[in-house]
Amino acid sequence: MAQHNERSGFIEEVGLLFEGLGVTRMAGRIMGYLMVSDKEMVSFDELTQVLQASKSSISTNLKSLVHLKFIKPISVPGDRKTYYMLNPDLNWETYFETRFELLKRMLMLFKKGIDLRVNKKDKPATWINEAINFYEWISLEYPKLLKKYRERNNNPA
Amino acid sequence: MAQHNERSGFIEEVGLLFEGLGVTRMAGRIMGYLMVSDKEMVSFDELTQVLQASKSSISTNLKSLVHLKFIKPISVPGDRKTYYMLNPDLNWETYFETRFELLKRMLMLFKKGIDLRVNKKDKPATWINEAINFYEWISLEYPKLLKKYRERNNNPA
DNA sequence: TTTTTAGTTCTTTTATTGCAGAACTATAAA
DNA sequence: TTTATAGTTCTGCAATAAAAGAACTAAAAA
Repeated sequence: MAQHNERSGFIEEVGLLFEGLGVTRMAGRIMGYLMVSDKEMVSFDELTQVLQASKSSISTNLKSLVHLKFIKPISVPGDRKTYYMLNPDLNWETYFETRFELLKRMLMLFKKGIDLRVNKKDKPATWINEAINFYEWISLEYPKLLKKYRERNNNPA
Repeated sequence: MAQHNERSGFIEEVGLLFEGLGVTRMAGRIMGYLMVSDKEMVSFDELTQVLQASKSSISTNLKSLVHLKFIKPISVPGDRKTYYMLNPDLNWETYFETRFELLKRMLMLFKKGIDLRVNKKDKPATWINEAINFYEWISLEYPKLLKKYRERNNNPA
Protein backbone atom coordinates (compact mmCIF):
# COMPACT_ATOMS: atom_id res chain seq x y z
CA MET A 1 0.00 0.00 0.00
CA ALA A 2 1.28 3.44 -0.86
CA GLN A 3 0.32 5.09 2.40
CA HIS A 4 0.63 3.27 5.69
CA ASN A 5 -2.07 4.55 7.92
CA GLU A 6 -5.25 3.39 9.57
CA ARG A 7 -7.04 3.52 6.24
CA SER A 8 -4.77 1.07 4.50
CA GLY A 9 -5.32 -1.28 7.42
CA PHE A 10 -9.04 -0.87 6.98
CA ILE A 11 -8.78 -1.52 3.26
CA GLU A 12 -6.97 -4.79 3.88
CA GLU A 13 -9.58 -5.82 6.42
CA VAL A 14 -12.36 -5.22 3.95
CA GLY A 15 -10.35 -7.19 1.42
CA LEU A 16 -10.17 -10.20 3.69
CA LEU A 17 -13.79 -9.99 4.78
CA PHE A 18 -15.11 -9.70 1.26
CA GLU A 19 -12.89 -12.57 0.23
CA GLY A 20 -14.93 -14.74 2.60
CA LEU A 21 -18.00 -13.40 0.88
CA GLY A 22 -17.14 -14.83 -2.50
CA VAL A 23 -15.44 -11.97 -4.29
CA THR A 24 -11.69 -11.54 -4.60
CA ARG A 25 -9.54 -9.78 -2.08
CA MET A 26 -8.82 -7.08 -4.62
CA ALA A 27 -12.54 -6.44 -5.12
CA GLY A 28 -12.82 -6.10 -1.35
CA ARG A 29 -9.94 -3.63 -1.32
CA ILE A 30 -11.71 -1.52 -3.92
CA MET A 31 -14.80 -1.46 -1.71
CA GLY A 32 -12.65 -0.53 1.24
CA TYR A 33 -11.02 2.32 -0.60
CA LEU A 34 -14.33 3.65 -1.85
CA MET A 35 -15.55 3.62 1.73
CA VAL A 36 -12.71 5.61 3.25
CA SER A 37 -11.74 7.83 0.34
CA ASP A 38 -12.72 11.43 0.86
CA LYS A 39 -13.89 11.65 -2.71
CA GLU A 40 -17.38 10.64 -3.67
CA MET A 41 -16.11 8.93 -6.77
CA VAL A 42 -12.77 7.50 -7.69
CA SER A 43 -11.13 6.94 -11.06
CA PHE A 44 -9.78 3.68 -12.43
CA ASP A 45 -6.31 5.13 -12.45
CA GLU A 46 -6.47 6.25 -8.84
CA LEU A 47 -7.41 2.72 -7.84
CA THR A 48 -4.45 1.16 -9.63
CA GLN A 49 -2.15 3.60 -7.88
CA VAL A 50 -3.51 3.56 -4.37
CA LEU A 51 -3.99 -0.22 -4.36
CA GLN A 52 -0.72 -0.81 -6.18
CA ALA A 53 -2.42 -3.24 -8.51
CA SER A 54 -2.31 -3.92 -12.22
CA LYS A 55 -4.82 -2.37 -14.60
CA SER A 56 -6.03 -5.82 -15.55
CA SER A 57 -6.81 -6.79 -11.99
CA ILE A 58 -8.58 -3.50 -11.29
CA SER A 59 -10.52 -3.74 -14.54
CA THR A 60 -11.72 -7.27 -13.89
CA ASN A 61 -12.65 -6.61 -10.31
CA LEU A 62 -14.46 -3.38 -11.08
CA LYS A 63 -16.54 -5.27 -13.62
CA SER A 64 -17.49 -7.90 -11.10
CA LEU A 65 -18.41 -5.31 -8.46
CA VAL A 66 -20.53 -3.43 -10.97
CA HIS A 67 -22.22 -6.67 -11.93
CA LEU A 68 -22.95 -7.42 -8.29
CA LYS A 69 -24.35 -3.88 -8.00
CA PHE A 70 -21.96 -2.98 -5.21
CA ILE A 71 -20.58 -0.07 -7.17
CA LYS A 72 -21.72 2.14 -10.01
CA PRO A 73 -19.68 3.50 -12.90
CA ILE A 74 -19.96 7.21 -13.59
CA SER A 75 -19.05 8.70 -16.91
CA VAL A 76 -18.77 12.43 -17.41
CA PRO A 77 -19.11 14.02 -20.87
CA GLY A 78 -15.85 15.53 -22.04
CA ASP A 79 -13.85 13.31 -19.70
CA ARG A 80 -12.68 9.99 -20.99
CA LYS A 81 -12.16 8.57 -17.53
CA THR A 82 -14.70 6.40 -15.83
CA TYR A 83 -15.32 7.02 -12.17
CA TYR A 84 -16.75 4.61 -9.67
CA MET A 85 -18.79 5.13 -6.57
CA LEU A 86 -20.50 2.97 -3.96
CA ASN A 87 -23.86 2.18 -5.49
CA PRO A 88 -26.50 4.14 -3.60
CA ASP A 89 -29.15 1.82 -5.06
CA LEU A 90 -27.69 -1.29 -3.48
CA ASN A 91 -30.17 -2.67 -1.08
CA TRP A 92 -28.91 -5.20 1.30
CA GLU A 93 -32.20 -7.03 1.61
CA THR A 94 -32.00 -7.94 -2.04
CA TYR A 95 -28.42 -9.00 -1.61
CA PHE A 96 -29.44 -11.23 1.26
CA GLU A 97 -32.19 -12.73 -0.81
CA THR A 98 -29.60 -14.47 -2.92
CA ARG A 99 -28.69 -16.40 0.22
CA PHE A 100 -32.25 -17.59 0.23
CA GLU A 101 -31.65 -19.50 -2.99
CA LEU A 102 -29.08 -21.63 -1.21
CA LEU A 103 -31.52 -22.42 1.58
CA LYS A 104 -34.06 -23.61 -0.94
CA ARG A 105 -31.51 -25.78 -2.70
CA MET A 106 -30.53 -27.35 0.61
CA LEU A 107 -34.15 -28.06 1.38
CA MET A 108 -34.75 -29.68 -2.00
CA LEU A 109 -31.70 -31.85 -1.55
CA PHE A 110 -32.72 -33.09 1.88
CA LYS A 111 -36.14 -33.99 0.54
CA LYS A 112 -34.54 -35.88 -2.31
CA GLY A 113 -32.40 -37.65 0.26
CA ILE A 114 -35.45 -38.90 2.12
CA ASP A 115 -37.00 -40.06 -1.13
CA LEU A 116 -33.97 -42.16 -1.91
CA ARG A 117 -34.00 -43.95 1.42
CA VAL A 118 -35.46 -47.40 1.81
CA ASN A 119 -36.05 -46.96 5.51
CA LYS A 120 -37.69 -43.62 6.19
CA LYS A 121 -37.91 -44.01 9.96
CA ASP A 122 -34.43 -44.95 11.08
CA LYS A 123 -31.73 -42.68 12.47
CA PRO A 124 -30.40 -41.24 9.20
CA ALA A 125 -33.99 -40.60 8.10
CA THR A 126 -34.68 -38.86 11.39
CA TRP A 127 -31.59 -36.74 10.94
CA ILE A 128 -32.66 -35.70 7.46
CA ASN A 129 -36.19 -35.00 8.62
CA GLU A 130 -34.89 -32.71 11.31
CA ALA A 131 -32.89 -30.86 8.69
CA ILE A 132 -35.99 -30.60 6.51
CA ASN A 133 -37.93 -29.30 9.47
CA PHE A 134 -35.38 -26.57 10.07
CA TYR A 135 -34.87 -25.59 6.46
CA GLU A 136 -38.58 -25.56 5.78
CA TRP A 137 -39.07 -23.22 8.69
CA ILE A 138 -36.21 -20.88 7.86
CA SER A 139 -37.18 -20.80 4.19
CA LEU A 140 -40.51 -19.48 5.37
CA GLU A 141 -39.24 -17.03 7.97
CA TYR A 142 -36.29 -15.63 6.10
CA PRO A 143 -38.26 -13.79 3.39
CA LYS A 144 -40.63 -12.49 6.07
CA LEU A 145 -37.66 -11.04 7.89
CA LEU A 146 -36.43 -9.19 4.84
CA LYS A 147 -39.93 -7.99 4.04
CA LYS A 148 -40.19 -6.58 7.54
CA TYR A 149 -37.01 -4.60 7.07
CA ARG A 150 -38.14 -3.31 3.74
CA GLU A 151 -41.43 -2.13 5.20
CA ARG A 152 -39.77 -0.46 8.12
CA ASN A 153 -37.48 1.45 5.81
CA ASN A 154 -39.93 2.34 3.09
CA ASN A 155 -42.43 3.56 5.65
CA PRO A 156 -40.20 5.31 8.14
CA ALA A 157 -41.75 6.35 11.44
CA MET B 1 -18.53 -44.02 -8.33
CA ALA B 2 -18.84 -47.78 -8.05
CA GLN B 3 -22.56 -47.95 -8.62
CA HIS B 4 -24.31 -45.72 -11.10
CA ASN B 5 -27.73 -45.06 -9.81
CA GLU B 6 -29.82 -42.25 -8.44
CA ARG B 7 -27.92 -42.37 -5.21
CA SER B 8 -24.53 -41.69 -6.71
CA GLY B 9 -26.09 -38.70 -8.46
CA PHE B 10 -27.41 -37.51 -5.13
CA ILE B 11 -24.02 -37.98 -3.50
CA GLU B 12 -22.38 -35.79 -6.14
CA GLU B 13 -25.04 -33.14 -5.69
CA VAL B 14 -24.43 -33.01 -1.97
CA GLY B 15 -20.73 -32.82 -2.72
CA LEU B 16 -21.19 -29.76 -4.90
CA LEU B 17 -23.60 -28.07 -2.53
CA PHE B 18 -21.41 -28.59 0.51
CA GLU B 19 -18.45 -27.34 -1.48
CA GLY B 20 -20.25 -24.02 -1.72
CA LEU B 21 -20.66 -24.20 2.02
CA GLY B 22 -16.98 -24.14 2.78
CA VAL B 23 -16.09 -27.81 3.16
CA THR B 24 -14.53 -29.95 0.45
CA ARG B 25 -16.48 -31.80 -2.19
CA MET B 26 -15.30 -35.06 -0.67
CA ALA B 27 -16.67 -34.08 2.74
CA GLY B 28 -19.97 -33.35 1.02
CA ARG B 29 -19.90 -36.75 -0.66
CA ILE B 30 -19.41 -38.40 2.71
CA MET B 31 -22.47 -36.55 4.02
CA GLY B 32 -24.40 -37.60 0.93
CA TYR B 33 -23.48 -41.22 1.38
CA LEU B 34 -24.38 -41.20 5.05
CA MET B 35 -27.75 -39.78 4.07
CA VAL B 36 -28.69 -42.40 1.51
CA SER B 37 -26.91 -45.43 2.88
CA ASP B 38 -29.26 -47.98 4.32
CA LYS B 39 -26.95 -48.50 7.24
CA GLU B 40 -27.16 -46.32 10.29
CA MET B 41 -23.42 -46.16 10.51
CA VAL B 42 -20.72 -46.64 7.97
CA SER B 43 -17.10 -47.69 8.32
CA PHE B 44 -14.03 -45.81 7.14
CA ASP B 45 -13.26 -48.59 4.74
CA GLU B 46 -16.71 -48.62 3.21
CA LEU B 47 -16.36 -44.91 2.51
CA THR B 48 -13.05 -45.32 0.69
CA GLN B 49 -14.59 -48.03 -1.44
CA VAL B 50 -17.95 -46.54 -2.27
CA LEU B 51 -16.53 -43.07 -2.88
CA GLN B 52 -13.47 -44.47 -4.67
CA ALA B 53 -11.24 -42.16 -2.67
CA SER B 54 -7.91 -42.53 -0.92
CA LYS B 55 -7.67 -43.32 2.75
CA SER B 56 -5.91 -40.02 3.33
CA SER B 57 -8.67 -37.98 1.80
CA ILE B 58 -11.37 -39.86 3.68
CA SER B 59 -9.44 -39.59 6.92
CA THR B 60 -8.90 -35.84 6.60
CA ASN B 61 -12.46 -35.12 5.58
CA LEU B 62 -13.96 -37.31 8.29
CA LYS B 63 -11.93 -35.36 10.83
CA SER B 64 -13.21 -32.05 9.54
CA LEU B 65 -16.82 -33.25 9.53
CA VAL B 66 -16.46 -34.52 13.06
CA HIS B 67 -14.97 -31.21 14.09
CA LEU B 68 -17.89 -29.37 12.51
CA LYS B 69 -20.20 -31.73 14.41
CA PHE B 70 -21.88 -32.89 11.23
CA ILE B 71 -20.99 -36.50 11.95
CA LYS B 72 -20.14 -38.57 14.96
CA PRO B 73 -17.57 -41.35 15.25
CA ILE B 74 -18.72 -44.59 16.82
CA SER B 75 -16.30 -47.09 18.26
CA VAL B 76 -17.39 -50.53 19.33
CA PRO B 77 -15.39 -52.57 21.87
CA GLY B 78 -13.80 -55.60 20.29
CA ASP B 79 -13.92 -54.01 16.86
CA ARG B 80 -10.99 -51.96 15.69
CA LYS B 81 -12.98 -50.18 13.09
CA THR B 82 -14.45 -46.77 13.63
CA TYR B 83 -17.92 -46.15 12.29
CA TYR B 84 -19.46 -42.83 11.46
CA MET B 85 -23.02 -41.63 11.54
CA LEU B 86 -24.88 -38.38 10.93
CA ASN B 87 -24.64 -36.56 14.25
CA PRO B 88 -28.08 -36.65 15.87
CA ASP B 89 -26.95 -33.84 18.15
CA LEU B 90 -26.32 -31.43 15.33
CA ASN B 91 -28.68 -28.58 15.69
CA TRP B 92 -29.02 -26.37 12.73
CA GLU B 93 -29.81 -23.26 14.77
CA THR B 94 -26.38 -23.47 16.35
CA TYR B 95 -24.83 -24.02 12.99
CA PHE B 96 -26.56 -20.94 11.66
CA GLU B 97 -25.36 -18.96 14.62
CA THR B 98 -21.85 -19.17 13.27
CA ARG B 99 -23.15 -17.15 10.32
CA PHE B 100 -24.09 -14.54 12.85
CA GLU B 101 -20.43 -13.98 13.64
CA LEU B 102 -19.88 -12.82 10.09
CA LEU B 103 -22.75 -10.36 10.33
CA LYS B 104 -21.23 -8.87 13.45
CA ARG B 105 -17.83 -8.57 11.82
CA MET B 106 -19.40 -6.78 8.86
CA LEU B 107 -21.16 -4.39 11.19
CA MET B 108 -17.98 -3.61 13.10
CA LEU B 109 -16.16 -2.96 9.87
CA PHE B 110 -18.76 -0.56 8.53
CA LYS B 111 -18.67 1.35 11.79
CA LYS B 112 -14.91 1.56 11.60
CA GLY B 113 -15.30 2.83 8.05
CA ILE B 114 -17.47 5.71 9.20
CA ASP B 115 -14.98 6.53 11.93
CA LEU B 116 -12.20 6.81 9.40
CA ARG B 117 -14.08 9.24 7.19
CA VAL B 118 -13.47 12.96 7.33
CA ASN B 119 -16.86 13.80 5.90
CA LYS B 120 -19.56 11.81 7.67
CA LYS B 121 -22.48 13.21 5.73
CA ASP B 122 -21.57 12.80 2.07
CA LYS B 123 -22.60 10.02 -0.29
CA PRO B 124 -20.08 7.37 0.73
CA ALA B 125 -20.92 8.08 4.38
CA THR B 126 -24.61 7.73 3.59
CA TRP B 127 -23.94 4.45 1.83
CA ILE B 128 -22.05 3.11 4.83
CA ASN B 129 -24.72 4.32 7.24
CA GLU B 130 -27.36 2.48 5.27
CA ALA B 131 -25.27 -0.65 5.52
CA ILE B 132 -24.90 -0.09 9.26
CA ASN B 133 -28.64 0.38 9.54
CA PHE B 134 -29.28 -2.93 7.83
CA TYR B 135 -26.61 -4.91 9.62
CA GLU B 136 -27.59 -3.51 12.98
CA TRP B 137 -31.15 -4.56 12.35
CA ILE B 138 -30.36 -8.02 11.09
CA SER B 139 -27.85 -8.61 13.88
CA LEU B 140 -30.73 -7.99 16.24
CA GLU B 141 -33.39 -9.99 14.42
CA TYR B 142 -31.30 -12.97 13.43
CA PRO B 143 -30.74 -14.36 16.93
CA LYS B 144 -34.42 -13.77 17.71
CA LEU B 145 -35.33 -15.86 14.70
CA LEU B 146 -33.19 -18.77 15.83
CA LYS B 147 -34.48 -18.48 19.38
CA LYS B 148 -38.02 -18.72 18.05
CA TYR B 149 -37.20 -21.92 16.24
CA ARG B 150 -35.55 -23.37 19.29
CA GLU B 151 -38.57 -22.59 21.43
CA ARG B 152 -40.98 -24.00 18.91
CA ASN B 153 -39.02 -27.25 18.84
CA ASN B 154 -38.25 -27.64 22.50
CA ASN B 155 -41.89 -27.02 23.39
CA PRO B 156 -43.66 -28.99 20.71
CA ALA B 157 -47.42 -28.49 20.39
C1' DT C 1 -3.87 11.88 -39.44
C1' DT C 2 -1.09 10.81 -35.67
C1' DT C 3 -0.53 10.51 -30.88
C1' DT C 4 -1.92 10.01 -26.33
C1' DT C 5 -5.06 8.41 -22.92
C1' DA C 6 -8.11 4.96 -20.85
C1' DG C 7 -9.34 0.74 -20.39
C1' DT C 8 -10.03 -4.30 -22.05
C1' DT C 9 -8.69 -8.85 -22.98
C1' DC C 10 -5.49 -12.54 -23.58
C1' DT C 11 -1.52 -15.04 -21.82
C1' DT C 12 1.65 -16.20 -18.23
C1' DT C 13 3.06 -16.56 -13.44
C1' DT C 14 2.30 -17.61 -8.75
C1' DA C 15 -0.14 -19.34 -4.83
C1' DT C 16 -3.41 -22.24 -2.90
C1' DT C 17 -5.83 -26.44 -2.16
C1' DG C 18 -7.66 -30.95 -2.60
C1' DC C 19 -6.43 -35.45 -3.33
C1' DA C 20 -3.43 -39.59 -4.00
C1' DG C 21 0.36 -42.43 -2.70
C1' DA C 22 3.40 -43.99 0.53
C1' DA C 23 5.47 -44.24 4.83
C1' DC C 24 4.35 -44.50 9.44
C1' DT C 25 1.80 -45.67 14.11
C1' DA C 26 -1.13 -48.19 17.10
C1' DT C 27 -3.71 -52.02 18.33
C1' DA C 28 -5.81 -56.41 17.98
C1' DA C 29 -5.28 -61.15 16.41
C1' DA C 30 -2.53 -65.23 15.48
C1' DT D 1 6.47 -61.95 19.27
C1' DT D 2 4.99 -61.52 14.84
C1' DT D 3 1.54 -60.29 11.60
C1' DA D 4 -2.46 -58.17 9.91
C1' DT D 5 -5.72 -54.47 10.28
C1' DA D 6 -7.18 -49.65 10.73
C1' DG D 7 -6.22 -45.33 10.34
C1' DT D 8 -2.98 -41.06 10.37
C1' DT D 9 0.30 -38.01 8.57
C1' DC D 10 3.67 -36.43 5.34
C1' DT D 11 5.11 -35.52 0.57
C1' DG D 12 4.19 -34.56 -4.00
C1' DC D 13 1.24 -33.73 -7.85
C1' DA D 14 -2.63 -31.67 -10.47
C1' DA D 15 -6.19 -28.35 -10.87
C1' DT D 16 -7.88 -23.90 -9.96
C1' DA D 17 -7.90 -19.02 -9.48
C1' DA D 18 -6.08 -14.43 -8.59
C1' DA D 19 -3.10 -11.13 -10.17
C1' DA D 20 0.58 -9.35 -13.33
C1' DG D 21 2.20 -8.25 -17.81
C1' DA D 22 1.63 -7.36 -22.44
C1' DA D 23 -0.80 -6.84 -26.53
C1' DC D 24 -4.75 -4.82 -28.18
C1' DT D 25 -8.97 -1.43 -29.01
C1' DA D 26 -11.53 2.87 -28.84
C1' DA D 27 -11.87 7.54 -28.59
C1' DA D 28 -10.40 12.11 -27.61
C1' DA D 29 -6.64 15.47 -28.27
C1' DA D 30 -2.97 17.45 -30.89
